[in-house]
Amino acid sequence: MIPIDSLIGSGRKQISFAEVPVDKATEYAAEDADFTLRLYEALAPKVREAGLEPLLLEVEQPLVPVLMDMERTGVLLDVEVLAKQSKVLEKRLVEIEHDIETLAGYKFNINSTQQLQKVLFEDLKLPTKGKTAKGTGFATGQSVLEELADLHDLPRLVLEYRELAKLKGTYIDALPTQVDVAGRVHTSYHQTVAATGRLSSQDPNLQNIPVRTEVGRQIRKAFVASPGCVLLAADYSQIELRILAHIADDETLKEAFANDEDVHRRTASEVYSVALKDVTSEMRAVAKTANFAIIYGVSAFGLSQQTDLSVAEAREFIDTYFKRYPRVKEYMDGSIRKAREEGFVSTLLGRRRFLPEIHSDNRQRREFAERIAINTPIQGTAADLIKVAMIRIHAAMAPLKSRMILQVHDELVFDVVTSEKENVAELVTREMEGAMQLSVPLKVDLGSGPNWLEAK
DNA sequence: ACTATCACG
DNA sequence: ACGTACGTGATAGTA
Repeated sequence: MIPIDSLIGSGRKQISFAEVPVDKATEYAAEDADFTLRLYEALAPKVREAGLEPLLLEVEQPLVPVLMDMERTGVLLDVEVLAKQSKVLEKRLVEIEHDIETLAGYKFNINSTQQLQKVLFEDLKLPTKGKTAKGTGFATGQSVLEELADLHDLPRLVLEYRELAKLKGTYIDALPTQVDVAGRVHTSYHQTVAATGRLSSQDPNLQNIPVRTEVGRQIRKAFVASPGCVLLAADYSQIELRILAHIADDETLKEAFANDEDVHRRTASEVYSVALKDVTSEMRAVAKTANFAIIYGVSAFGLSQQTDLSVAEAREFIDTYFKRYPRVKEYMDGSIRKAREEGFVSTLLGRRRFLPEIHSDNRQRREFAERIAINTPIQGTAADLIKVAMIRIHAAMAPLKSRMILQVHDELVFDVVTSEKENVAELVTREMEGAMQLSVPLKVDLGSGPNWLEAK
């Protein structure tokens, strides 16, 4: 949990002994008085030369006790809710297994991609859609099965089986085994894992609790408030696009946020050259996907895969997008140029990510580095921003009994004593929206309820 | 230990 | 012609 090496960004191996939990480092320091000193002397000049002292001293280090409190507090889990869901899913999984067996003509392990390939591509003679990443076989992932579902019922059943088996195995049955005697689960947050400066969460990961499917969402009902409390969830609205608007200094994008517009609708209106009121839901959906694509570093192929657009149509969409948002294009080119010239890209608070592959002769590697050069300043600035908010919120909440319990990249969740609810809602909104002064307003959406599902 | 898959932002 | 969106972590199967 000592966050120093993420600030250096190179020489990780030499200083990897810095990656020990805080309590272990304390233990080592007690046994070996030289430990902390050697660590400090090796790293301090590097941090200072890189201009990273403010980020270290004002963000990463103050965040440590905040995360400690969140980890120690944990979140109350209603294991009864999960036990009921487990039984329902078990029953449905057995039904699906039976139906799949009937269609295949024999029993097989649906979890085995090898056995599934044999059924799909040898027995049923369905068309293959490409190899897996490592080329060890034919892909059977979600997008492949969705295409095959038009040709046969079995792929659709496998998709349903996969969804339910994932939810049951990773969350519904796993989480109850990880509660403490008080019925609470405690994650570990890591400050030095994600290359962009985001936190990561493990054992258990509480940053990937399902929400996208209806069955998955129900799992959030098991994350409940403590007695006498409610859960309050606060999430940044469109944080990465707002940061893009600020960094790129694009007038159209800034205006959309200044007016609190529906930014995807505005993008569709700009690119398709129609009035806001004439934007169809299809146009808005494409624009929404395109806005994500922009943040990740666009490719026409990638956009075409995620939409109904052909590669040519996707290319035209992107061209038009850059005509309407020229500063966004300039930002992207500038970020890639910076990576080439300086060897790294930076977030608003100066956090660095080194990109040696930006000079690679291998086009695939080089273009990957270019997309990282585009994405990291955006994703990393969002990480900077919420960390600042967390530190200020933690300080402001010190006199209160309510607790910050979860961080999910652009969202904070609080276990709030009922009588403190108005107070906490006000201070959370104020500190999140005021964490940084950008050229666009920051907006936070709040919700509360007896569990995480109803708080969103 | 590695691979494929899929959960989240 | 080529391979293709950014960042993570957990699970099950397989070698």
